[in-house]
Amino acid sequence: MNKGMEKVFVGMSGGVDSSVSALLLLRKGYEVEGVTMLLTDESRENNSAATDAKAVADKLGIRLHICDFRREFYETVITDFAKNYLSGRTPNPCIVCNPNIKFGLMLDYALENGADYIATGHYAVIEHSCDSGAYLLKKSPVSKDQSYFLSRLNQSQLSKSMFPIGCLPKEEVRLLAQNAGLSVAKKSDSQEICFISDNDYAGYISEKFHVSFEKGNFIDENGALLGEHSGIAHYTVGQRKGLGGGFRETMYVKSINAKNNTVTLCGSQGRYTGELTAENMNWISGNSPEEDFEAEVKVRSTAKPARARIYPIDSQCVRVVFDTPQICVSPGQTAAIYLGDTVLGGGIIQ
RNA sequence: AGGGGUGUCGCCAAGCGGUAAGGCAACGGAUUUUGAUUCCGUCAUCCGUAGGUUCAAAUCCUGCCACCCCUG
Repeated sequence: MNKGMEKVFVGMSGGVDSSVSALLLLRKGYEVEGVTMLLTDESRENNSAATDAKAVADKLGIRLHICDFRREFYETVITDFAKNYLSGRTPNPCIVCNPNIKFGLMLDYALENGADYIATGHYAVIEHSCDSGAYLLKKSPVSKDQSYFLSRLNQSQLSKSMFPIGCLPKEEVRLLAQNAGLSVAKKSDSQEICFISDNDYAGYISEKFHVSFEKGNFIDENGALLGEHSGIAHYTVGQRKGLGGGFRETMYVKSINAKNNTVTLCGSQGRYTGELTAENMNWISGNSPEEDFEAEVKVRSTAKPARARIYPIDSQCVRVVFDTPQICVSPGQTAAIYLGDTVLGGGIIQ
């Protein structure tokens, strides 16, 4: 065994991205082991994840660790998820999972078991800045960029992490998998919430937390009654589908008031918001800004970064004023702040 | 009771003699490592009902039914 060889634990979900990440690290000469996390009892994560990951690990000839984080995942990610929906907000479980589970528990586990780094199949780039000594999180140059989901990581997490496929186009990743004879080469991309198999998140919350949703009123911006809603947890700001219809124009959710159990609806023009407040900010550099500055802000993972001015209120909180109003800004989602390609950090939209 | 009005898909609504627009909803699919958004596709053999006129009616005529308004 080469004592100077650096050891990397790769988080292996059983998908193409993490599998190819492991493959590339092996080719670069790292000592590689895989880690598959058990996160829930019944999700499809576990159904195919463990077996697919095992098949890939065997094919690559690496050891696979199985980490049972079900209790912690439930206590952090799922509980937060339910709590948000029940209070009329829209949670973003991936953003919670990354710093706490993948780059939290899994990183700890890896370091405790002799790893120097962990790696994941995210499309993003980590750079080490020689002059400042800081680790920079940057956008992936490819369209799959997932830096948004990583905007709550910190220096110590980034310093121990690698994204081997961060700059590769998806097609190339699949090709690499295929050429290496990996069975998951053509496995479809994961989407939707990993712990809810049928995408019925409201039903999931209702069942898991033994709550029944209280019906309430749809109202317009003047407070006039428009109809009945089936419980605030079913809605998210900007939502169009599932409102029951019968309106003269397309209606969208403008806001959700948990206290009154009302959902306010608006027409298509009412969806734009000129500014927002983000709390619980994570600044990747570890230093929060003192003065206001120009930047770009992503209000959701699939949004184009929008030009805005950032006004720090305190180290945990900023006001973001957009150059042009943004559509469907939803409380509970993350606002990720970018300066060029660099992710400065992210906070939770209020 | 008398006078007026209206009845077209779950909702809104065009059509005014030539063989059922459109919008909303719903459903299906694409996109998306969150929720949404967006995109594409499907969606009334039939126009309150029963007759009549016509080569041809949702569209004209008649009866009936329902709802709305006004007057007493």
